[in-house]
Amino acid sequence: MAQKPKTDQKPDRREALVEAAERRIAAHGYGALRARDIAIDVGCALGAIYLAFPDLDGVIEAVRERTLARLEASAARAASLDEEPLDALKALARLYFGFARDNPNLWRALFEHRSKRDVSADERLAPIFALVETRLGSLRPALRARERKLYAHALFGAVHGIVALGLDEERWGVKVGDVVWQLDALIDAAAR
Amino acid sequence: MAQKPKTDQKPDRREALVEAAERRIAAHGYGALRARDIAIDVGCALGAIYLAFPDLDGVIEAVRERTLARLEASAARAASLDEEPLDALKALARLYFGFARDNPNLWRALFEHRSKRDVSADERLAPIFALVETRLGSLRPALRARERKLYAHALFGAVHGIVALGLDEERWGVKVGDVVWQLDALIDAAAR
DNA sequence: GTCAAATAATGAACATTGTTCAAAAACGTT
DNA sequence: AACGTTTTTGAACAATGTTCATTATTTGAC
Repeated sequence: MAQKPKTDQKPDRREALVEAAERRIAAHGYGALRARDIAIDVGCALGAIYLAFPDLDGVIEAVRERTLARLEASAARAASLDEEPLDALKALARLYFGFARDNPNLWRALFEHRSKRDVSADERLAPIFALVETRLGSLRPALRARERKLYAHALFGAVHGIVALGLDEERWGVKVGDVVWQLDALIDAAAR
Repeated sequence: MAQKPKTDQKPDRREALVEAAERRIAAHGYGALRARDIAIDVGCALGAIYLAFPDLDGVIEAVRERTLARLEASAARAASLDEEPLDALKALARLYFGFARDNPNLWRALFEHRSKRDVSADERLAPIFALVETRLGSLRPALRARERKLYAHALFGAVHGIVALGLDEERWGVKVGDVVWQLDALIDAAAR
């Protein structure tokens, strides 16, 4: 009778665990993630987590990877819309801030969480750096390759810092427009 | 015989605990701070910590306060050395980076640690913002008060971001000079 | 000086976690 | 059906923050 009573087509443990973890992190922050909770969410035994991942940090890393992929995809999309490099850079910055605002807890998990074995932020962000570098190249063709790389890096870091501070202040009632103003001012200054 | 065998003049529990915590955080990061460890360091019972502080986070907050005070004092000193506002801003940025490099774990405890009841980073950093704002005011007298405040905030955030990224990369072998170059480039751009 | 009340300190016990692993269940092959 | 293999389970363990009944110390009055 019952041919293949698989509840879903792919009960893929790994993925289900990451999704549960992502939901919980998005809702309550990575600091509140509990192994027992995601086991219950997924409907498996506590120990099953450790068959799919080396430890809880491993699950968080997977969530970060997923968040990073979404951020990268959005960034690529945002950068492609504007022909004008200056506008593209501003759009990228706004998107970065918008992403952080829309996903504050996932954003923090991505940038603030530290695990034993995580790789350098530099590598993870290389694709986004590249977007910035390209636009910066069109904007200031005189820059040599090395300077362009450093400058792009600086610009990214600067935007990141403004967004990080802006995120914290959100709780305190600072207007969104202020952060956007700051980002625009920064990019205008950098482009000059 | 023994008149007053006080080991020290002020065995002040609170202070001793904060100092022990600071040493341990500086050495191994706030994530590795253990209540039992600082109790042993100080030579008191585990429960004694909870007579002096509401919880472990309270101890970390005290360490952060201390770190912030040191950072502020250094910043005030660095800013006062240069008459030229542009140089003063650059000196401030370098000092900020230098502080982070010299005290990476305390710096991270200051900016990355989140406790239940910590206040906005904005308030804590107000004195440093003021330093930046003043120099920016001399550099660009045309700015109105509100814009000057926002611009100073943006500049601080930008420096913060570059330093935060630079700190992580240290582990990976990026040169210190690169970060300083980035900071100078940013400030030159902002001053223009 | 003595003693009782107040205050401070102790550390065993508890609750919450991440992690492990012996046992059980599920699965596949003949 | 029976055997071996693989997967899953969840009880047990260890680490750790926090509490609180008990013990020690200080204080103040006489």
